[in-house]
Amino acid sequence: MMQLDKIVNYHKALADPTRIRMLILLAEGEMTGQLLAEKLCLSPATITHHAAKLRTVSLIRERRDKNAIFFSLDHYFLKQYESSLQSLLARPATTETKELEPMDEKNDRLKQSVLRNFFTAEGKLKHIPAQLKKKRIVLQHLAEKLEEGRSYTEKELNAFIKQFHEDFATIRREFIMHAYLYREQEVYERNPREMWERWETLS
Amino acid sequence: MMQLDKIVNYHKALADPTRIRMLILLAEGEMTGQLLAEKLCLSPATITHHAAKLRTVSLIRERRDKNAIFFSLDHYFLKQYESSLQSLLARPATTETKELEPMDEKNDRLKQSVLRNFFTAEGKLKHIPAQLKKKRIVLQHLAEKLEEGRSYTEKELNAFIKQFHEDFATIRREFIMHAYLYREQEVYERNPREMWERWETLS
DNA sequence: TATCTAATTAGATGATAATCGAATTGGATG
DNA sequence: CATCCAATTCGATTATCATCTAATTAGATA
Repeated sequence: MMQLDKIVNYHKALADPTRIRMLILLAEGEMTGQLLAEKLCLSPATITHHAAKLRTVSLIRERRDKNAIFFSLDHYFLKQYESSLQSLLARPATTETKELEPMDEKNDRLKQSVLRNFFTAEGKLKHIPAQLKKKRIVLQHLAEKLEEGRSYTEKELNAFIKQFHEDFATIRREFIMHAYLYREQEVYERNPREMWERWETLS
Repeated sequence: MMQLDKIVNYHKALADPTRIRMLILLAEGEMTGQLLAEKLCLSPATITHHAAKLRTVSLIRERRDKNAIFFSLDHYFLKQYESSLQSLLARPATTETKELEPMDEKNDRLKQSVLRNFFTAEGKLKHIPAQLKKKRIVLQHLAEKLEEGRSYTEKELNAFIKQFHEDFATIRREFIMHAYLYREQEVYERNPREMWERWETLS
C-alpha cells in the first residue's frame, strides 16, 4: 500500500505555483531547463531545485541531448497518486458503484473466455488484447502472480513478464497505467487488489 | 476555469501528514475536534488550525451539536480538484480515449431519446434517470443552460434548478458530483465543457 | 447569571522551503 | 587539451508554516 509519506510528498510537489506552472509548460511538450527558467523569469538554479522535487515523485522525466537536458511530463504518475488518495478515503459504498454491480455473472463468463482465448495451454500470452476490458482481464491475471508487498527491480519485473510474453516493456507500462503496479524511483511494487478495483471504476 | 491558486491551495491542504491523518480518521465518520486532537496527540488549537486549511478548500464540512463541533469529509470535492489538474495537463489524445470514440452516432441517438422521454413538452424534468449514462445526458442538458464564467449563489442556483424540477438539492448535488459545477465557499460556478468531457472519461 | 465545555484566536518559536548569486560539474566541440 | 554551454551544487537570505501555551469566545446548562 502506498504510504502516508508518499502521498504527502506528492501533494507537496504540487503545492507550489512555480511547479504547477512548470508542469503546464511541459504539458505542451518537452523543454530544456534554460527555456523553463526564461519563461518563468527564474534563475536556472531555481528550476533545478523544482525539477528535483518533481522528479522524486516521478512527475517528470528527463533526457539528455548534447549539452541540454529536456524535461517532460510523466503522464502515468499523474493519475497514479490521485487514485491512491481516493482509495484511502473511499466510502464503503456509493450509489454509483452499485449501478455497475449486477453484471458479475456476465463478467465472470467474459473472464473465462478471455483467459482461454488469449493464453496458450502452457500459460503464455498469445497477444495483448486491444479492447480495454479484455486487456484489464489479462493484466489482472498476470498481476495476481506477483507477490504483494514485495519490491521488484526493473530487471526482475522484466524477467517475470518475459515468462509470459516477449514485449515486457509494453506490459510493464500497461501495468503502471492501470494501477496494477506502482513505481517508486527504480523499484516496482504490486498494488493491493482494492486499488485495482477502485481504479477500474475510476478510469 | 479553475485557476492556479485554487489548485495550489488544494495541494497545500493535502501536503501535510497531520492533515492527511485527519482525513483518514474522518473517512470513518464524523468526529469532534477534541477526539481528533486526542487520537493524533495534538493540541485542540492545532486541530483548529488544520481544520481551517481543509475547510478553505472544501475538503471537510462541520456541524454543531451542543458544545461540540463535528467534522466530516466532503467527498464530492476530493474528486473535483483532481480532475481539474488532469484537464490542465491532459495530452491532446491518448490510445484509451480513442477506443471509446467510435460510438458517437449511437450516443447521439441515445441523447435524443433520453431528452424526449425524460422532459415534458414544457421542458420540465419528469424524473431523474437512475441509469448513469442517461443521468449524465440530463445533467448536461441542464448545465448547458447555465452561463459559463458567471457565479451563482446557492439561492440563485436553487431557483434555476426549480424551473425544471422540484428536488433542487439532489440535482445540485449531482451537478457537483459529476463536475458540471464547482463550488468555492458559498459560490457555485459552471465548469467549462472540456472538463465535463474529461470527467466523463475519468469517472 | 454563573459556570462548564469545546473551539477559536493570538502570539511566540522552531523548522521547512523558495529563491538567488557564485562556484562547480559534466558533456560536447574546436 | 582548452573552451564553451547548460545544469547542478553550495551557502545565505527570507518567507511560510506547524505547533505550542495562554487567553478568549460561543453555546449549553444549572
